[in-house]
Amino acid sequence: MARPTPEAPVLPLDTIMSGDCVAAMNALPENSVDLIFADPPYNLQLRGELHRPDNSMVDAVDDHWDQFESLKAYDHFTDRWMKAAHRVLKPDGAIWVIGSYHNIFRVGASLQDRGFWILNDVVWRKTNPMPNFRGKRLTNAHETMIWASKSESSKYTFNYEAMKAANDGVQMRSDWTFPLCTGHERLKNARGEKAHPTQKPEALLHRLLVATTNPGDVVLDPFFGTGTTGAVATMLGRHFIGIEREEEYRQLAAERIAKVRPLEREALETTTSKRAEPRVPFGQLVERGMLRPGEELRSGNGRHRAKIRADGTLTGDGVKGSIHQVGAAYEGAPSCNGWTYWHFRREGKSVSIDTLRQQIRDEMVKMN
Amino acid sequence: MARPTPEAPVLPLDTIMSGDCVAAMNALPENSVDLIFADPPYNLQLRGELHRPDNSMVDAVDDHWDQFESLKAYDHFTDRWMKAAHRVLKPDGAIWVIGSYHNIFRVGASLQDRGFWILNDVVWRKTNPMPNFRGKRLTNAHETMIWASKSESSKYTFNYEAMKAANDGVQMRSDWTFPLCTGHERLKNARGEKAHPTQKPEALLHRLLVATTNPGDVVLDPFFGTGTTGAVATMLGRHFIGIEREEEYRQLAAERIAKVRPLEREALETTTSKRAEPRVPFGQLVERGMLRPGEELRSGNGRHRAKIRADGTLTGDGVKGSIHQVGAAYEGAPSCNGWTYWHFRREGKSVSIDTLRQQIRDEMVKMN
DNA sequence: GGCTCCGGTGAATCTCGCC
DNA sequence: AGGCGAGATTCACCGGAGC
Repeated sequence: MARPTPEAPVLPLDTIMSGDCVAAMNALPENSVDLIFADPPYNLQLRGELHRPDNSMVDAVDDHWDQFESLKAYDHFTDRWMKAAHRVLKPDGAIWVIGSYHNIFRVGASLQDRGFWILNDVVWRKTNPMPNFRGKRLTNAHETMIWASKSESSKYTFNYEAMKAANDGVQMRSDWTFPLCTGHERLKNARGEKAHPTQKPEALLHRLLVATTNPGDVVLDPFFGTGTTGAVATMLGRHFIGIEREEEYRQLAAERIAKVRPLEREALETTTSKRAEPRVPFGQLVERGMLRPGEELRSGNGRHRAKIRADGTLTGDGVKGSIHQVGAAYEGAPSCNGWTYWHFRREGKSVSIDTLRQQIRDEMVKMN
Repeated sequence: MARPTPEAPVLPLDTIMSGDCVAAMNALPENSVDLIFADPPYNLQLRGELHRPDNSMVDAVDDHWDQFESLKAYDHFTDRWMKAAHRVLKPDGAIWVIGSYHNIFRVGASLQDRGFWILNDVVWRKTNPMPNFRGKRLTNAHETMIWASKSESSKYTFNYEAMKAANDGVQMRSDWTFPLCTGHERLKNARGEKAHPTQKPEALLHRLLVATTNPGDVVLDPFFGTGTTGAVATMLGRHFIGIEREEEYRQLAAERIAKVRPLEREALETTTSKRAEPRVPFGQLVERGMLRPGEELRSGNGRHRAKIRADGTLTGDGVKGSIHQVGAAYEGAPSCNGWTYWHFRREGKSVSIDTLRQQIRDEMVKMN
């Protein structure tokens, strides 16, 4: 762990803070966590979960149910924790919030109003939802998660290749199918009852954290409950900070997380995207003699050709410029990836120049 | 049609009103329509051009009607049309609104603020969404629909048994899977281009109207576009009132609806009986238009025939029920596999309906 | 006629780092 | 902070052409 400095104050990593989540978040340094996962109370009628701005409890349910008063109270509650969450998040950080139709529209609107930039809404499709017993509506078989960056310009983390690989080689969609948390995964309290009414499945957090964090990142969960976020973060080599008001939940979560064995470093490595690999200038291929100045390149479709010049640019048909510029000019396209566009001949075969770039990158890896 | 009285003023049934939807709705009598389906502008806020990896350009939704100065301006627009919608809706009426993450949270919050009572949020899962071409986010593969009654105490319409029957004997869930509107269903304008950038699939409206209206009900669509709501309502024996500002859309919608052949009365009756529980929803074949309500099926031996109803059940010779029940009744057998028993005609040939089920299963496999 | 191949396209808030 | 240039990036389906 780095020594505390004014620039990098100590974070209570891998611990569970007690008390109100707003106060706890405000006790953390600003711009300090990479990701927030928030599973706030859904049910507008669970008034015990709600607090007024002055932190007093909202009155208990009485005979006269005023839904507008309750919506207002819920909005206040949302504004308070979301403001604190915004403050503690790094500029390039992101937030996930999960909810149902009771609260998610208010949460989503608040996120936008506060300047968060929505990246996706993701639907958790439950394979085994609770049926609608009265037969008066559709079976409520999903919940909604909103993924948003701190601002429109945030450079948020998204492990595209990892998600694509996990989805059999095609892009991961915005609908995720998982069963509810049941069986042995479902935590029991000392009385043998289910410990928490809305414990989320670890599979959900697993995908979410692999998608939008990197190993070593700090994940904050202001409504920690029985600590699913902490358990999965620990397993995946991410740090967590939990906040939970209820002593019983904190206790259960701590015991649960203590049993988690982190995955080995090797298992945590995800498919690297090409974007993350070091840049190799085309000129280096010429400098190293992998390609000769004067040698001719052809487009993959065989329709165009160009000559390599000593400075690593191409020329042909009156066009000069980088491998990308000449390719784009030939194709009349706004842009072109010259690395995959151009080919050269070796031993009678047509080979993409990208294979030469890959050779250089492999050498660079070996040197580390 | 009933004679106009002070209690039941004349409604412009089965017509398309022109002009601004707020003014048009305010010109209608209050408390007069059974259902509203609203597909308002999404306020996409697209920035620049987007190209596919093959350098072709994506045809963006950059129409003037989707441009708003700010979130505040969009909220103002939403408040205005929603207030007018609330007024024109019967006390026991309901509303559907469809949107994406750009606007749906604001729409949902506005619905709640105005006293609408959310019954479900429904996810339209697209089997064939547009990919995320830059690999920067999850593929945006769904849209969200909110179903809400006018007030908490509204006695809204929900054809539970029809939905259950269409879902092959188990409760209909809140996630609906349909392809985008493409191919011949997609309307073209006089110039041969797609007539409207956001035409919704008829299958979506089919399920929605069967679920939450009865034959003879009045369905209002304040953002009529090319009239999918009117076409499906007409086919299903519901009245529609459309409102559309653009002359070209009104013209195309009118031509489209004029071609619709309403289903026979018998095909429209919704199921009230319980059914056995088979595995793959026959109703989906109807919703998707693979089989047409009113179309005749014949038994493989050619001795029996039955007609398809809009909710995915069959009727004939005084028998009503699932494909299995009707087959069993005809054969005097205790049970019958309707999937292999029933056949339909395509291009002069007799084809088992099981081939259609297989098509859907193939899609489902591909989606997981 | 049937099959394969190929081009087109869909409500999309769709790059990043250096100078 | 804005401009510039490198270079990374797509899935399911429909329909027409061609064989």
